[in-house]
Amino acid sequence: MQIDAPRDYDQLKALLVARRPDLPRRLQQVAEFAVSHPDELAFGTAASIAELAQVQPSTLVRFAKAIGYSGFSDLQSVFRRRMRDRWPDYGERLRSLHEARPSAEDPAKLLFGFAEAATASIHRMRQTVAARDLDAAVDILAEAETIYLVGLRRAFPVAAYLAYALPKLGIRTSLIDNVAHMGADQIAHAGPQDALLAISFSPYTQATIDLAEAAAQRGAPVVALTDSPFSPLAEIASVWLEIVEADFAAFRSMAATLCLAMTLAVAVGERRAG
Amino acid sequence: MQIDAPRDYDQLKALLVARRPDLPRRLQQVAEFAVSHPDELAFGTAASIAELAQVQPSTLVRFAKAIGYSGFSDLQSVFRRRMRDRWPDYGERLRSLHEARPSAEDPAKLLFGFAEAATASIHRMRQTVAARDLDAAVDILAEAETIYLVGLRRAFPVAAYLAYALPKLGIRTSLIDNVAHMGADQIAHAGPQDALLAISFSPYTQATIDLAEAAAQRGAPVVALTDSPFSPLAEIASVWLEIVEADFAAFRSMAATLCLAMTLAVAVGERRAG
DNA sequence: CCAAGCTTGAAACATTCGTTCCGCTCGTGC
DNA sequence: GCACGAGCGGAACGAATGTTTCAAGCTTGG
Repeated sequence: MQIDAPRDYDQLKALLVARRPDLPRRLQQVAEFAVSHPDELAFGTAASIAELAQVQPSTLVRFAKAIGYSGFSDLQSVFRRRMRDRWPDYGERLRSLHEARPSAEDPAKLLFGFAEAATASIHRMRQTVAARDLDAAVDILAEAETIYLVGLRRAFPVAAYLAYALPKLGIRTSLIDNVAHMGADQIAHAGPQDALLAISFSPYTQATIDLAEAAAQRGAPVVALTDSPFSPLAEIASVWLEIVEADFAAFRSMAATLCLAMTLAVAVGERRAG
Repeated sequence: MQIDAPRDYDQLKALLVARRPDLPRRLQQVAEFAVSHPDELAFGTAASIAELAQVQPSTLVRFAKAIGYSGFSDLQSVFRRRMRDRWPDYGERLRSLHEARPSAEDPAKLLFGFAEAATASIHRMRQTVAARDLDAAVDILAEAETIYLVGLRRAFPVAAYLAYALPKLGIRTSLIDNVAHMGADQIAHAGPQDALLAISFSPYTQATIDLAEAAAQRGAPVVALTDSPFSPLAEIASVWLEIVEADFAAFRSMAATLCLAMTLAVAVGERRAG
């Protein structure tokens, strides 16, 4: 029996799903509960876990011994270690990101840094984007005949992505890519029945602001994705959503902005369909 | 005293650093230990924590009461809640993502889903991208005179981003955007002294593959970002990196791919400088 | 149909935990 | 220099925990 009893959660989980069919009924019940509620196993007491899993506390001890541990506490330590080994929270991670020397010669470390920056950005976005503003933005875009997309320089990939995704959802879209410096002409037909989605981050590209202003003066409602209440786009826009991306090695993440862009696309598509 | 006692960890942490100077010596000691070892506070018993912090268990109770809690257990619940509120692990999140009905009418839920997909993608990438392949890719790109970028349809935003970032690092870059269907001409001058970075995911865009093949036949080394060993790009490429993005609501994340693109850009820039 | 063996539930047990209380120590002000 | 009070450590208490035990229930093989 001593040969079993892994100290690592993933191994334990594999062992559980492998041996569950051979176990008695109540012990199967515990195994199921353990893999689907590992957090409870880590925090709860034997009594509380037993109640949630609808077994007796003694069954937990039997279960632990059946799979090779010395007792329930021994088993629980594996679940606790799993929580301990989880990543530190986002405040700490952001801090360590800025303290880290971004000159890492090892590309793998760079990858790690960018991954951290992206994850942190997404996490922050989820807490700062207000559901009401998001709803308002979707309202405007869902009623538009044509959605004009403006995003230049760093913001261009986001606009380009939307120009790919929106038509797939049956939404008439026009990407203002300013090719051959024809942005003003590309947007000339936008009117109150349309909408403009403008994307720009500090340092704001003047051309984006000019195009957004032109559209607004023609009566087209403007939805803006930008990074500050003081952004020139925020003044122009009917609705604006704040996205602050974390940076690493002097390059800002784009993960949160893209998430938001995808959300807008799908939400608009569904609101039109529904 | 009852007015204090925040239930939220961040508030508690702020309270601790604010009130620490006014506290007695041993209580300061506990406060320091608490903010620097919050995991221990969550999991440990009063005895084990006391030993690590080099105080008596009774001091912990005094400490908890001094800052407004009913006792040590009450204080500890805040630290435990902090761990509980951390995100569940990625396996669970991916599963729940697929089980979730993506028809959520609430845009906030869509945003949540896309955020999950992006985070999971990034996490998976970090485990699957091999440091050796990454190094090899950087080697090839760092030696190139000009880096040609090919990415169409869904992959175009990534190529467009690199066309923005690489020149900022002093790297000669040429974006093959296939404007006016002139992709073949845009790439005509690529040779062994250059390199091609090709990006394509299932369903693979034929034009991307054709362009990559043309460049390879001209002797240009090809680095590919793609999603499977069976991708046609993998055959053509000198080095290829595997990126599997999670999808949500029928749309795939791009977060991991962009992280990798940023990494390549900065790593190439540094290898050239160093 | 019966008996052996395993599974299960509940209670009793020992241990460990958090808490409280008491007395000593140190610093401060009269 | 003395008295007072806060701070602190250690022991004792009661509560809650994990564990063990035991008998009843069930399944299985003869």
